[in-house]
Amino acid sequence: MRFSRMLLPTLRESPGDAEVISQKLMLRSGMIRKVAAGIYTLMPLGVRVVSKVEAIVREEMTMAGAEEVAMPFVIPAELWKESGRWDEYGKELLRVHDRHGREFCLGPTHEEVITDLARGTLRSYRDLPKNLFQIQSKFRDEIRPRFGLMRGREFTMKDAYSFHADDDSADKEYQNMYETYCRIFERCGLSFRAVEADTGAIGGRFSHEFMVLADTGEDAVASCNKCSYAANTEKAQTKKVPVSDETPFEKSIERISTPGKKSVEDVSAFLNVAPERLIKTLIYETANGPVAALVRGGFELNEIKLKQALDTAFVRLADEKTVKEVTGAPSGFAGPIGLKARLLADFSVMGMTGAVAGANETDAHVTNVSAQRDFKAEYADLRTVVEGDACPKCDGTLKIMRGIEVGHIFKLGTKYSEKLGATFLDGKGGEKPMIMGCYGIGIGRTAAASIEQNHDEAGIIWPKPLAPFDCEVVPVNVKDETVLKAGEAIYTELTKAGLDVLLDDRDERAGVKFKDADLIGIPVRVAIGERNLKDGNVEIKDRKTGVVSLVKLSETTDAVKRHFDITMGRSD
RNA sequence: CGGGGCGUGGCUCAGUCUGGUAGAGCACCGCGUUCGGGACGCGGGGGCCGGAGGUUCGAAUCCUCUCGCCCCGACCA
Repeated sequence: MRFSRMLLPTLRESPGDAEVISQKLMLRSGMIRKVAAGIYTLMPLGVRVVSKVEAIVREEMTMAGAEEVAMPFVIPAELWKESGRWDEYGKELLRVHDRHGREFCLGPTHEEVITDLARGTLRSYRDLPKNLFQIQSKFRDEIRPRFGLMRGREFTMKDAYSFHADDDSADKEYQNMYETYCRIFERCGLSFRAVEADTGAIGGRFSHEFMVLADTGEDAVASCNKCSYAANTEKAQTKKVPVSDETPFEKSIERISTPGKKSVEDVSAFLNVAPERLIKTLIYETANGPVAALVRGGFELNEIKLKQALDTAFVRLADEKTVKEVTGAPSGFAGPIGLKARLLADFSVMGMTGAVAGANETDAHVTNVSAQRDFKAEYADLRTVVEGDACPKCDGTLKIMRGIEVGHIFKLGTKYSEKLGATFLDGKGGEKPMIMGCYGIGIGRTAAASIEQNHDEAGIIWPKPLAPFDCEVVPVNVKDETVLKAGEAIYTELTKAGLDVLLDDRDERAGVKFKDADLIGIPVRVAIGERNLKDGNVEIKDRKTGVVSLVKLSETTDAVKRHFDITMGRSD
């Protein structure tokens, strides 16, 4: 491809609203343009990269035994009402009406449509298992779209769904997809981790997220420094600290005045006690009325865990009014003792003695509280793990890293097949719901994650498998006939050799071309300049290492090819 | 949805407080010089100052409403 013919508007500065590196570099390198909040046009260079990711995904999915389908983007409301998600999914689901007033939604995910297909086409255990995937646009009306392709409202996703006659088969496919995902992200040249995850709105029984490790990631991942345990902090657990049941705590509860001291920091500073000696009491509204959740000072309550402990779909921090009703005091003075609400407490509270808690009275706390002696709570794992917590699986400790979720696999079970009546006849003529799995990959997000991981001051450094071109040929001065001719010749030869080549044939100064080349991040650059050409040489530069070498003009193609042979394994 | 901020040539921004009829740098067009790391000179083109209403002799500037975008929070594969 010739640079002069491409729509490749590189920017010297990035638009002011760009936040993260990948977004800035995608904008600057002419890959994307914003159309509306969270909605982008992919320009030619962007299409090239995304196509590379898609090709890898398509290839690996097919090799893993899945088949490609294409489902509609506009979905009738009936299907979503059947699954119950029309009411559950919330505002993220963009609902529209057609000219007859019929209700539709823009598909944010396709369990309903695929399950509808399955119930219409799969009848017998002999038809199973099946794994069907598509690569398609999704729409989720995110509250706050941001970071360019990383968290858009419209985005491209590969989603696959599998159907099985029994758990064993479903588990095997889950494992198969797990391995396939590892191969996909390895081939994309990404440094990633598979972690245990919460299933969220998709539902299901267990799931893994594939996290690309990057400081700008929106998710936090806890991983053990000794064993293979790794989990999203939404879900990550730690060991229970055993309660020492030796000497019973003797001191009796004392009420102390703490005017205006509400937060853990305030109270601990005011009373001069460590935050770890405080019991934090949070009042939540839930589907089944208000609940008090206790956690040790310094820890953070995890709402996802709270939801699970309560087995409810809805929890929300109570507003001031509710807090007053429940505790009899303004927020900041809630405590477990004498509270007339269901009490849940994190394991970190279980062994606390001589602790400080709210007195359920304005401007007052109580001290010398003993968890075992002074109140009765249901204990559960309710807090978010922190750096240095004990690994739940071995004697190692957890460290916290940031990650970008690029893939997510779920074992769904029969949630959708039961609701939509996707059943099959087993060998004995009995009717059973199919067991399902669901496997997603964010295509654009994967490309963005790759940039987060591979860039420097000058621009993007594409790993070879995702690069929009393999090689860029730069005739330094196109007004010099010999230089231009040599450039054209090399371009033709490399193309014939099977490489995807970009020829920068623009009449621009060398500096401009080099800056653009670095920004765009094509792995290998061949520069042809007057001086080197006089000696029969051209210059080859590796974008990643920055290593520059001079080779004979006649050996250019071999030299470039060698560049690929050495490093272009399946894993790079 | 709550709090804050911003909308001025394609991009980055100044001008707004203290109303007087629109600027800079980059980008673009022409000519010349230059030509291996975002050149220079000269000459040009391009802006209903997000939109609507109001105040005023006069509004980018003041007031009201509205739309869009961004940040923090709540929320979320």
